[in-house]
Amino acid sequence: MTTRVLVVDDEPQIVRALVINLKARHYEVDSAPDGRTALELAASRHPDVVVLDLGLPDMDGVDVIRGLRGWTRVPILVLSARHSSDEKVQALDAGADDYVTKPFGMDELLARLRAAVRRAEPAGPGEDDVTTVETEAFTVDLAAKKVNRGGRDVRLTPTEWHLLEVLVRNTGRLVGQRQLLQEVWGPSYGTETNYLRVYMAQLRRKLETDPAHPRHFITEPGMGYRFERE
Amino acid sequence: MTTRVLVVDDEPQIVRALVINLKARHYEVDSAPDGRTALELAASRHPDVVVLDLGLPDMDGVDVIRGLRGWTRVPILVLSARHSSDEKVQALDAGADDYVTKPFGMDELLARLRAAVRRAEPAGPGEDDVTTVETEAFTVDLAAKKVNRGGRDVRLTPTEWHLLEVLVRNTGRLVGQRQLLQEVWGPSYGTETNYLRVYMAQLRRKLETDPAHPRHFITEPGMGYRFERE
DNA sequence: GAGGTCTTTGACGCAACCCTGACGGATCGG
DNA sequence: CCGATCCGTCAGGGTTGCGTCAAAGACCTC
Repeated sequence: MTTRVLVVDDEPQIVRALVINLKARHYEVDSAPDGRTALELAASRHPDVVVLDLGLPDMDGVDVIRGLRGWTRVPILVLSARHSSDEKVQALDAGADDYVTKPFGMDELLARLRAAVRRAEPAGPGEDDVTTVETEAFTVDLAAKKVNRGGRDVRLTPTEWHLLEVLVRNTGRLVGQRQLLQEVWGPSYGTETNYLRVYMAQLRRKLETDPAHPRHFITEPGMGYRFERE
Repeated sequence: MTTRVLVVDDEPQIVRALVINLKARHYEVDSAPDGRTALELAASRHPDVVVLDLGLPDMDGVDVIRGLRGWTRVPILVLSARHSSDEKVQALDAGADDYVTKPFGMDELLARLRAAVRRAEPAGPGEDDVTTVETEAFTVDLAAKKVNRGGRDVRLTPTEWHLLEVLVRNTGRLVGQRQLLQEVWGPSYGTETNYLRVYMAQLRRKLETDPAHPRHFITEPGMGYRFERE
């Protein structure tokens, strides 16, 4: 998953320099030339970090910070031509995370950007719940790559785990055999359905209470497989 | 509850100026004149933010950052006389949160400090600084960089320690071999899995009760390794 | 420059894993 | 009723990956 950056500046050459450097490092980049657009884009695109120039044509930069802080904690990295200590204090106290004065070194800016993103990384309270899935027979922890059954850890081989991962991520949905094969074995494997039969059997044997009558790893004849929580 | 700051600098007048200003704003302040003392104080006093001068007499400032990041996510605000962009990048990538060059304005520094503290405020309840991890066979003290086994300190080489640190930080979770290699040996080492085999063997020989049947350093064939406490 | 420690590298035996093919059961349609 | 198709099961063989040991290379200290 790549990081999305929103660049806000009214000077095209600055924007261009930033966009080029960021894209070269595999960031996804949006840009806005003024405060209004910036706030709209931030709301619609949900960037992982905002690089904000304070000298905007339509509104005060500090108000942009306040506007963002009203609803999001996305890291804000402020750019400014002003060296005035007062302005820095205002921006930081309004909720900015960092403040860089122009002209800036690209290496430094990128390093500060990495720092800001890194810091915010594990701030996903909405995603912690998705990491573990429970059934009455076993528990899958996607983050730790662990499967627990009756208090004991179950050993899964890489292929078994990969297969389970794809199924669990699509809980309740049918996953076609072609899709399953390609996600686990690679794009060139579309028809080797016997692989699926073998490995589904392994999963059932290791996880189902009664492997002969599976309750969670459901077979949809001719189409694919489905993982059900209950 | 007041905020606790650890100031690390070898120049007494800087320390004095900071201490005075911080205390006037009702911060609680500790100070250290060198890296060793800084790491000790950080471990014993658990500051909410660290202000760190990079030019210390006893060790490289970046190593102090790494030493802290081995066990805590406390915000680190770096002070430095150097304007070199390279040093900034190194410090930030080592885990620093902000970088201010001397001479600095006190107002700006305080604003950056507030920003750093504010950001760290909603610290995840599960991520409190855990400095020591115990098993029935040995004890790891991440802050002191010490491993104790049966009352005797175990001697670890730098690489062994680094490996252990990464595993312990992810207690219970599986760490992929690629991630392990890149965190310990650097981004360009993604495939030399033989390094892992050799060093995992060393760790097991030094720490496991029965190295042939490891209870804590579990290998997941084809995927990676996992540290389990029990 | 010598001795020691730490890291890197190569070779080997062994276990684990992945693929494969054969067989039997179930379902459906002719 | 019979054939076709699809799925589940099992076991064997080739390959990969892991643990171990030992020795060479790099680095530091004295």
